[in-house]
Amino acid sequence: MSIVFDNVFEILSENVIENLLITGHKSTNTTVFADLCATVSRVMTPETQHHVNATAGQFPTSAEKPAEGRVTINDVARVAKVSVSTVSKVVNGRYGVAPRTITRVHQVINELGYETSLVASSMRNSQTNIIGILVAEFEPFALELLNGISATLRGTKYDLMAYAGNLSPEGHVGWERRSLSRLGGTLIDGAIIVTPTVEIPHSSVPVVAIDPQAGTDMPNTVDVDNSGGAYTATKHLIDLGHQRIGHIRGRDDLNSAHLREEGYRRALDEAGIKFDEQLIHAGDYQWDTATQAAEQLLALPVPPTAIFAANDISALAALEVASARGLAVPQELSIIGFDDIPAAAQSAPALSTVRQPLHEMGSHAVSMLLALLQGEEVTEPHQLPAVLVPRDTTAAPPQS
Amino acid sequence: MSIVFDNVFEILSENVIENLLITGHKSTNTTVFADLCATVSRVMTPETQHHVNATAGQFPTSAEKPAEGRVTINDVARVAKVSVSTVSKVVNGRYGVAPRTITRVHQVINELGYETSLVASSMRNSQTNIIGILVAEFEPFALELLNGISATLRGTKYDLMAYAGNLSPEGHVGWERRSLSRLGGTLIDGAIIVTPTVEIPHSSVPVVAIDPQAGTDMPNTVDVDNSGGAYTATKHLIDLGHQRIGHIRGRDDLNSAHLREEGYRRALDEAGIKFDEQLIHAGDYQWDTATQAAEQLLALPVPPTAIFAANDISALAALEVASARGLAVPQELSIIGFDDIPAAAQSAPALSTVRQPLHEMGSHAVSMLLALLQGEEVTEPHQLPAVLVPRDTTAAPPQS
DNA sequence: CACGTCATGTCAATCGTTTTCGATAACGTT
DNA sequence: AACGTTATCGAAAACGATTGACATGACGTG
Repeated sequence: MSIVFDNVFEILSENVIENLLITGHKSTNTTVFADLCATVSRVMTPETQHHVNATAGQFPTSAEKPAEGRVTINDVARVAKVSVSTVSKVVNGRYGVAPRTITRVHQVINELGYETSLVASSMRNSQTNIIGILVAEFEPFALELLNGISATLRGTKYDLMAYAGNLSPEGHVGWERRSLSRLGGTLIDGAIIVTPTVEIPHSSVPVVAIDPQAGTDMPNTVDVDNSGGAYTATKHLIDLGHQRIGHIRGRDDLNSAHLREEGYRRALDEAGIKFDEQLIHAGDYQWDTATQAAEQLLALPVPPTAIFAANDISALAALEVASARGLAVPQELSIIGFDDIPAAAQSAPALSTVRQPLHEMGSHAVSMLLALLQGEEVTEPHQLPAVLVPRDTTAAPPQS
Repeated sequence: MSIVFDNVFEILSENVIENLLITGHKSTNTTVFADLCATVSRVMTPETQHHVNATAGQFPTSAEKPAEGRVTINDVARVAKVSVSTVSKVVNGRYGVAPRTITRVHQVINELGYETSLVASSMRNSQTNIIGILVAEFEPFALELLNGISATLRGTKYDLMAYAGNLSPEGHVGWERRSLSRLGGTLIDGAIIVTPTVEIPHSSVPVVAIDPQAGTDMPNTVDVDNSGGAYTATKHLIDLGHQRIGHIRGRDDLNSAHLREEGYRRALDEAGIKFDEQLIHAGDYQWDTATQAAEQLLALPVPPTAIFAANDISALAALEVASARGLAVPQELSIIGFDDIPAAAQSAPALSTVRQPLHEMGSHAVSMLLALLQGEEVTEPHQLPAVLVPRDTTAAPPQS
């Protein structure tokens, strides 16, 4: 009996049903239930619910303990007068529950505001329904990826856990490996790593890499077609009539830089333009280095009529150099970048570039990971095309 | 059998024999061997077998399924010949374990590569050690916050889970409420909400808000001193000698916009400059509206000599309007913004502004939440000062 | 010698959920 | 009437870690 009184739900339902029966209410189960629900809902308004919980628990001083006592599957079972197994079956849509019972349980679930505890079910199924995303740092590049990933994850059963590896005090080498070993197997079911610079360690969970910069042979990767994008950009300049096209390189230790240079050379090759070593200058995707490169390029005895910069930052730097030198863009010099960062659209003149479909890349990475999590094999890396975004910094070369 | 013995023996023999001896097993060699074999076979259950193999590094045959079978506390206990309770005590540094046992258990833990399952312990302690951050969308503003939050969280026991609420198909009203109810109490121990536009619902977990835009009376918030920052910006212009200072407002439904206008007015007041209604134009923090506002401002019979825009986007828009009108900045018109977004530093000329210390704000939010999680009371909202970043768009007004 | 103390470890219950397996009753079939 | 079939539901065992209560033995003390 004491157990009965331990719980308010029990008291309520017992009494209600008892009363109904005693008063000659020979009704079906559903009717009894309707009355029960009415009673319960009258008592279980948000204000009183709190009070009830607090009273049932240990702490009458409820000020500091705002919400002890989640509604568990047991509470639902008790109120609905079924076993927890049945409730679980209803929640998970398993076979073998009478329609009438299903609706009743659903009603109680709504009434009580029950939500399944991810922790408990994670433990039972030994999977957490969380996927992790590892970035070196939260920077603009990662931003749209996050949006894409987050949007694609919505509607699945998975949640997103974000890690920035670079900020660790131990320095930022091999953050991928460290984070992955800490998380894998205990906290996340799978991981997406953004711009890893080292080979991904094989971990205990599926991993897909976005824009990997190390070995080209990883199986599960998503990236933009760097070479093709560079080709597109260069081709765009060639189509406009340019013959002398300079290039500002990217960071030498990153794969993407090499691929972009390769695409640039391929476009020149294909157009039968002979390659001039002088027209390529080193850069590192950063503003200052690109500024120097642009200056050297424009100081050439026969300067290029167009510049393909390996990324937008470099292109914007080149743009500034040109305007400092009094060169009219695009009339006297065409400039095209790579990435389509937000600032590209707002420069004056607006920068022509090729766009990395970051949102889609994030989305694809999720799809790939989801497939992996279901045991499917993903064989080939996924490459998305870079699309040309012609704006105001590219035009036909000056007639000379 | 011999192969099994060879491999496993190297790993386990020391411990096992030591254990057998310690536990007073005064048996003959053969008996020791029998016991050893028994222990080994117990250890070599399907779950653990794989890991042992991996540790031995001899059998790449099963390399494709690395994830099966985590090492649990039971495995450790079995190998170390103690109970799971003892292992738990060792892991958590509880009192009551003999030094010798401690080292032994630690040795086994390293041997087996055991890591405690956050899921299981979360369930027992009914806390997950995960804090959630809710943003409407991953945008530049949230970026530095994320970095600050992530950096501060590192070194604590907490992990970061990120949610973008805005991308939901149901439209983006009240995402804060929905997300919070779904997560609170089941998945996260506390939450940080970025730029909530509605009153935060009291949830089952502690919540702190960054840059709240609704009611000003929320207890746990972190934001920049909007009013003070606007005051600083305006004062900067006044100190330079400006008397006729225009203002482009922010989004009318956001608190920050009003506070910034208030700071602007306060600075004028204090300097004894009479307030001119014509000099304030509506904006909404966006480019297009700000462009219109700037145009109207500059089309005035007596145009302002300086403009304080409620955010950097608006200021940059004003900058473009000015240059389109052939107005030299800062010689003929001074412009100052608010926020110090990355683009502000790269405009030409570089935009003067007041900086929101986003990194610090994120950091403070974490500290506050951590305090809340330990049951401490946080009484007053935390405001961080905005710092003046004078660059190239502000100067003394033209002599006229 | 009986007793208390202390150090060390083990037992068993617990958290909330899922799932297997068996129980029960209703029903149709010979 | 005896039997097999379904349909429906509940009891109980996991999942892995934590913890308070209890067991054991060694030791010192009155």
